[in-house]
Amino acid sequence: MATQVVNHVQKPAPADKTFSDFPPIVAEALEQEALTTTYPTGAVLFAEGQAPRGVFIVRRGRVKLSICSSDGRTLILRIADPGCLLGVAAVVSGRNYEATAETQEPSEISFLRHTDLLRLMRLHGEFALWVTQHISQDYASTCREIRDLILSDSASEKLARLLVGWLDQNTSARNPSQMKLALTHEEIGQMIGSSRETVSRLFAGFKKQRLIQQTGSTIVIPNRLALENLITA
Amino acid sequence: MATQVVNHVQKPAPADKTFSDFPPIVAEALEQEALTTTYPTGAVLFAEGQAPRGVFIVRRGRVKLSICSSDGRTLILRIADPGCLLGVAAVVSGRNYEATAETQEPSEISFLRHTDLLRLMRLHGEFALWVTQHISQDYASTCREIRDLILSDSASEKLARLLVGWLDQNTSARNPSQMKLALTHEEIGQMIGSSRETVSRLFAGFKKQRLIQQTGSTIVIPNRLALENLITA
DNA sequence: AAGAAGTGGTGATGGAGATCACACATTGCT
DNA sequence: AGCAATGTGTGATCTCCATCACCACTTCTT
Repeated sequence: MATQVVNHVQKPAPADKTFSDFPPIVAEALEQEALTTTYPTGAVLFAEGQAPRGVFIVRRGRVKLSICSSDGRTLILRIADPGCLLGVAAVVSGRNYEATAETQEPSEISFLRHTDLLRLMRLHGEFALWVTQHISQDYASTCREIRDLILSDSASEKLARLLVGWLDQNTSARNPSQMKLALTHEEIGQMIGSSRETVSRLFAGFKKQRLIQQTGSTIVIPNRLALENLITA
Repeated sequence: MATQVVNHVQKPAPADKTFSDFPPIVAEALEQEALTTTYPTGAVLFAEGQAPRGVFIVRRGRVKLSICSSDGRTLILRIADPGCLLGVAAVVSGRNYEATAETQEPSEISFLRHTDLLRLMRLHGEFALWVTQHISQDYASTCREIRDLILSDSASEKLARLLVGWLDQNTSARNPSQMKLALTHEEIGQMIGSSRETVSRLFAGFKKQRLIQQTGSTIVIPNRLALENLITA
């Protein structure tokens, strides 16, 4: 499905010191110009409203992207995995960062100054195309996010969507119906735009309906279809 | 504010047959490769879920971008003005169109096949950069949309946001506190994620509070600050 | 002129979920 | 251990808005 125009995109990157997981031109450019640093948990790469300094490339770890309302409520846009490019939109359009990026765990992040990014893009169309692909994916995922959030009024539907989405990402390993829950109920609430208590109640309900099983931070979804039925509703 | 990296962006384009309102390289490329057509009101340029055929450039008129939920409810992402580039994310990432584009009035639209777009991007970094700028703006505006919609639960706050936003766009002419209302209540509801009746009631309330005045399709906002106070709430 | 189709006002009702207020569990720190 | 900090479960209440149900008004169509 969905013909891939260029390959090499979004493959979980091995945390080597080179950028060999990217297209040749891109890798070469990045090796020369990018600066790689290790951050602890909770480090803020950039904050909503700041003037753009450059773009960040996640090499290892996970980064939380969120936006904030005036009254302090938070919405988590997504969790960025290795291979993700952060802050491009701000750099390219010259507007301030539209979200806040914060590490969720110790992470290795490469940085590319905004002047360097623009220069490289002008110089190599291939490089520019690569950048555009990344931001296109961000755009698409944001569109899906908006659709899921607004067009499904029941909170249970949103949670079901989130869980199924996670299941797809974690094609990991032998047990495809199992995954680790790395977020708190509070954070899940911030992802689906509802309160912490509602998330608690929803999980309780799901367990009662045998839609999920939970032991510690491990979640098992014995019957994926049942969950998906909640969505069409 | 917000340093503009390249100029020439988003200036309302005069509907000439050339692309002289764009950067030279872009204009030249488009003049050779793009196909310009006139569409009536209600024409669908592309629909959510279709495989990408190419990108559309709005030369004249207005185009509604919307997404749809399974149960038929609609959310209007935004109304695209002349100068806007539509469908880039889909073409570049190779995914299906993530929204539906429909003309709101008779419009003149240029079309560029997806292979041509990619070729031009690879060839000219400057062209690619121009494309990326457009999609970056789309991304930013979508982020703002999502924030406004989710993080303000009261519908009145959302409507106030929408009205103030429109006021900013219509820096038009002598009377900055006045504008034409080109959408129905139904459509406004689809922009702020609420029902038609709620929009009606909100407008009635706003009039009662002297926040807006309305004669025909013309809206006057005598006291912009009062409206903005609804937002922080 | 007379429908027909689209739009706009407004009441009544119900339900989903936010919020407040706790008690309990889990983790980490010294 | 033992205490603090953080995360989780659950009841009671209350508010906002979707929904249903009509009526009025305006364009179009024929």
